[in-house]
Amino acid sequence: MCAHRTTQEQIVMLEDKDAALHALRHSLAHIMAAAVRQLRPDARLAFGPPVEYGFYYDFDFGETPIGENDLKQIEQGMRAIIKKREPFVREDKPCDEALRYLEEQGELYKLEYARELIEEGKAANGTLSFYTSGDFTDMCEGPHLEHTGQVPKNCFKLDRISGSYWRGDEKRPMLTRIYGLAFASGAELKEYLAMRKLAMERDHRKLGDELDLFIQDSEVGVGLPLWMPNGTVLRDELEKWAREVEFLAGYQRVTTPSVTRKELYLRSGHVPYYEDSMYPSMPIDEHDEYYLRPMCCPHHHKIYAARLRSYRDLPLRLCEYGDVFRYEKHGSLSGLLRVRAMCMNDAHIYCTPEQVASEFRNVVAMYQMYYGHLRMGNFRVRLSLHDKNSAKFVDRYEEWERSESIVREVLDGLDIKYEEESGEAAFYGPKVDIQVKNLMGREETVSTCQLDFMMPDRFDLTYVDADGERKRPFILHRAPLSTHERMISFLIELYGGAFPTWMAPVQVCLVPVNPAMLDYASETKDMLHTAFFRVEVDNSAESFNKKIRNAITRKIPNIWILGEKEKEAQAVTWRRYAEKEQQVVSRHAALNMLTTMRAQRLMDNFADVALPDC
RNA sequence: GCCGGUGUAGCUCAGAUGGUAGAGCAGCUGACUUGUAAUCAGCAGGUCGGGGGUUCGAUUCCCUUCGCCGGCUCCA
Repeated sequence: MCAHRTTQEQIVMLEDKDAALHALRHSLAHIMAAAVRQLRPDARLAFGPPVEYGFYYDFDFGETPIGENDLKQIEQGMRAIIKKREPFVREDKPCDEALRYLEEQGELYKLEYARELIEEGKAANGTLSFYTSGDFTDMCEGPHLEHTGQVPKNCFKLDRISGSYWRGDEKRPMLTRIYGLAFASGAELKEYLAMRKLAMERDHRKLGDELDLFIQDSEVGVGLPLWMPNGTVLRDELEKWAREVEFLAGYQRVTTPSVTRKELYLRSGHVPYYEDSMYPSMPIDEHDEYYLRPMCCPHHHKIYAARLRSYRDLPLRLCEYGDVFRYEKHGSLSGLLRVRAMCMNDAHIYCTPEQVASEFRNVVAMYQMYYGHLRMGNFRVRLSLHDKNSAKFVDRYEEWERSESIVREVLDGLDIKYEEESGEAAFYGPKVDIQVKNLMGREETVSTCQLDFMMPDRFDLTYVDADGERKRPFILHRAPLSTHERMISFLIELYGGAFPTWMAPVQVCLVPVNPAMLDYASETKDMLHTAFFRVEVDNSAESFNKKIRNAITRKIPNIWILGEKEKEAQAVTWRRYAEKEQQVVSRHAALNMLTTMRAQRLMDNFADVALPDC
């Protein structure tokens, strides 16, 4: 009875291109499940939704898992089903019949889900929908194509196999997930595959190795990167920038240690709330235990608490690029993106309740300045809230509600677009997170700003107000430049390893046209070096062409070519990495230009940025 | 931590149904002295990730362990 209506709905929806793609991917997931069933009749079905670049389906293969070698055969099975032009027939089964059917089929996962849908009253008209194509039936809300023959030629490809927990819960069974790529046409699939291949060239792990930025060594330990001289330049430049920005914004720098007694973390609540993410404790002097710190906050709170604070001292802004250590799960580590030792652009702002909103605004403005300058345009803002059903969060319901509404109001007041997500907060308070996707499409939090209502109590932080009363300050935790590790991993990929002059490990490469020019080159080098520029002369025995090629391969932002003409005119021929067009500039002017570029932190790694006039 | 894949010279890769391995680039040496993306020649480089087992013999088969890759979980 409903098949008719559904077909009409589908036709309406198919007019929308996105909906059509959605239906295509949905149908391919169904077709894949059918093909998998032909190969492995015992496979149990779990979820199989469309996703950003295609679809996946989760299966339970019991004792005999499948591997990537099986994908070809499954793909062949799918093609055969597509060739048969099997119609997708919808049937709405009454709930009790649906449950009985799933139980008979032994579809335990689907059965669990069906029960849940019914309990939550999501079974429309007391029925659950099933789709059948050929001899394969699946409980599914649709919509699907009209028949399998509507799948465009070569529009899909089975991509990879991975594991996934049933309902995303690590305590429940591990299923096998098969990912497929699917697009509206074969051409679009090809385009995506080409794009993905190109993107791999910018992978920060690959570039990090090629450009000598960082290494990892299994004897040192996983997730513990070693920064090479070139990578350390990037860190230093970001830190230098942060120091200037923070100085102007009224922050004060502090320095605190990386290890600390357990007592501190009992007070802060890191033990037990955060203990799973910490390196195990070290026994010291028989009765004492120390931890590597996972965060700097408790140390900063102690600095606040060490002196009597007046309302006149607030807001007090303490900052530190601090090393922190977190015991991330082995399998989640990835290049610089997820590590176990990291250095964070940390700061804590202690302020009165009246100051919270304006301090929050200032922090957000700082983010916007950094992101705008670095041209990190592709992010979303997430308001991360607690989840009262989770034990991960401190159990103080009213304060959660209150602080969450403060943050929400600030964001609304700033007219910032954001998405709320529960269960993403810090254990001690709500956060505003800046979420960025890397080349591989993996989304991570880069920057975060948190409102803390709990630590002031735990650390008994107070200030004396104008009325002589002791009151609780609020705390903002913020890290706009993230950790060096994560920020630099994103920047490497965003810039394809080509950094602006102010950050670049080697800022200028001097290429003499012939050995007779070595003197002029070395004199020029001294001039730049004395002015604190990172400069190299290529005095190798290579050909001129090879020297140019080498400098370009290393993505050095500026090549200065020195020949007879240049020496005669006391000039250089300036070739930028970002732009082929080159210019002849007097050596004196060139130095001034470089100095300006450094001072302004010019983003000359982009072709639309011109060299300054000097 | 869990699931799947993978591991050959510094890097990118080739190769042998079990008889101890090659190429390009990089490195070193020499020649060439160069005006905008690879000059030529020679040399040197690997207990084929580690350990154990089967075998006359293993890098190749089996077990185990470590690293790496993609996911899941988790998070800056």
